[in-house]
Amino acid sequence: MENEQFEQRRAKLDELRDLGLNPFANDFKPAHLAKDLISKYGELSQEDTEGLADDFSLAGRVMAIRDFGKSLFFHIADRSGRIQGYIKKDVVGEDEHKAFKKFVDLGDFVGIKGKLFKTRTGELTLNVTEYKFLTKSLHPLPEKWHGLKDVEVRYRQRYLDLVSNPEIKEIFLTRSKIIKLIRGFLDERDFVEVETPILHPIAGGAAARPFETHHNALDLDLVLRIAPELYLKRLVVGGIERVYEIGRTFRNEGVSTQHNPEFTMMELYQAYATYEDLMDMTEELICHISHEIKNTLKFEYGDVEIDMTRPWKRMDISESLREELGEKILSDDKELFKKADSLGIDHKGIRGKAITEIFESLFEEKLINPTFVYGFPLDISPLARKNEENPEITDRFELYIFGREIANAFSELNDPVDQKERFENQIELKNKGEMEVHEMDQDYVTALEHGMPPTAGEGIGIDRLVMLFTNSPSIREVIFFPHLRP
RNA sequence: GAGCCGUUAGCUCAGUAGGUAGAGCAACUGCCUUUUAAGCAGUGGGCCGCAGGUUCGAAUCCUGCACGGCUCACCA
Repeated sequence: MENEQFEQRRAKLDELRDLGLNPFANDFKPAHLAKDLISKYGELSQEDTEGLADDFSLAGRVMAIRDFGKSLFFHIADRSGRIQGYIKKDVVGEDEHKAFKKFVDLGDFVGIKGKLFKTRTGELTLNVTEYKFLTKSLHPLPEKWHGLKDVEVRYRQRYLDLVSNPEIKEIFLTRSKIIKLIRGFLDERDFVEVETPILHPIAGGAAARPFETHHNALDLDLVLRIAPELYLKRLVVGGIERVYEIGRTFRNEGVSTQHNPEFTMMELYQAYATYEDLMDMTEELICHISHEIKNTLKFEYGDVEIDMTRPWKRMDISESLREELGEKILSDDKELFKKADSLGIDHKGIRGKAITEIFESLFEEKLINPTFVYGFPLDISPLARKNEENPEITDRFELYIFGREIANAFSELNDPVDQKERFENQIELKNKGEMEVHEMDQDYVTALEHGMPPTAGEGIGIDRLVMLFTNSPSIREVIFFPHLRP
């Protein structure tokens, strides 16, 4: 498999060992970071740098080398950024100079010590007095100018992507920051972060096909969770009145720019709150993130501007359909299903499904700025509280941004008798041919029978949120190792 | 799962009247003590994704397969 360059590096590694030098030494402690030195001393003049100490030390991966015979320049990258180093024969000595030229390749890790100075071109540079081989890289780095482009290699060998494409690293740092902001926001509001099981006996909390697995010792079929919902609400029953979980969720469905079989969801539950309270809190949370990440509420996603200025638009499904299609669409089932058929919707005679999907096909992609859609039909919302005025709909909303569903929330159904009936109705839908329905979870009903205080809950798709704030066109750009065929 | 597109050196890419491969970077050998996509001279490096087929001859045309991308369907 190995090529010429690999063999050359392999030979250098052996030669280093023969010389008594450890090519994988781990006894160098860098005291400084590239970025810190540049922000601290980058503006000094050449003269000012002369007064600085001579014991700066850094470690990192060699990203560029420019050899001038008796001296050479190189850049190393550490976790903070890049800084230039300078090796001069007169300074490090003839043998060390020669060894650096001979043994240090692009991609290797080195530790360097020395004195800072400004080059003629004004770049802060470490004039190396001592250096140390830290790790030999046996493969060459991707091309320095174009970086790594091959998407397959980028995903399969993400480390190469991170090394050679700094903007990719930024995306993931932003992802981490967003999750930290969410935690901070909720912690401040007295929410408790918890972990609930990923292995479930019943795929509950959503309507989706699960991954199936098996517990050998118990000889028990299990599924990977499709939502943490029912467990989090059991915790509300137990008195954890404000609770959230950020975690991986698994759905056995197609892969696309918007879907990965495992994705990250944040779910929260707040006792004594309604779905309307959660609309307000969602606005606050996402605007908070926008301020922190983007410094503004208006930013570009692709070539479209998104304006997050509050208050966000709220759209009633029935009202919107009535305005667009006339009164009969809701009063006359024949009219409704005819329209659904004409849009190619596979409604299976389920009213709620027809209504929701007609709405989505007509409006979804137009919902660029954040929009709360509410008024979801009862039969497709089996865990949501019935609306007090209109028993056909639930107190539920979905948040759309850039035509994508970002969040789903509702006032929770806490009436155990109603909940049981709803589960039973799901079985009817299944009989109509709907494959993805909520499964009966008697244990959850029992929990409700012990009393869950009035509660509102919400799930937010973290990956999609990160896509939005990092201007990423595909979910694969915000997941380190997206699902690919092995 | 369907349609369209892609797969050539370590990387980024060229390469069709079908005549067994090129550039830049990287590498190797030299020269060069303030460069930054350093420069100059020279050298090496390729089952052209895999397997068949057509042909005197295939990176190039045809078929199948693998992997990837985009669009569509379902969803968050």
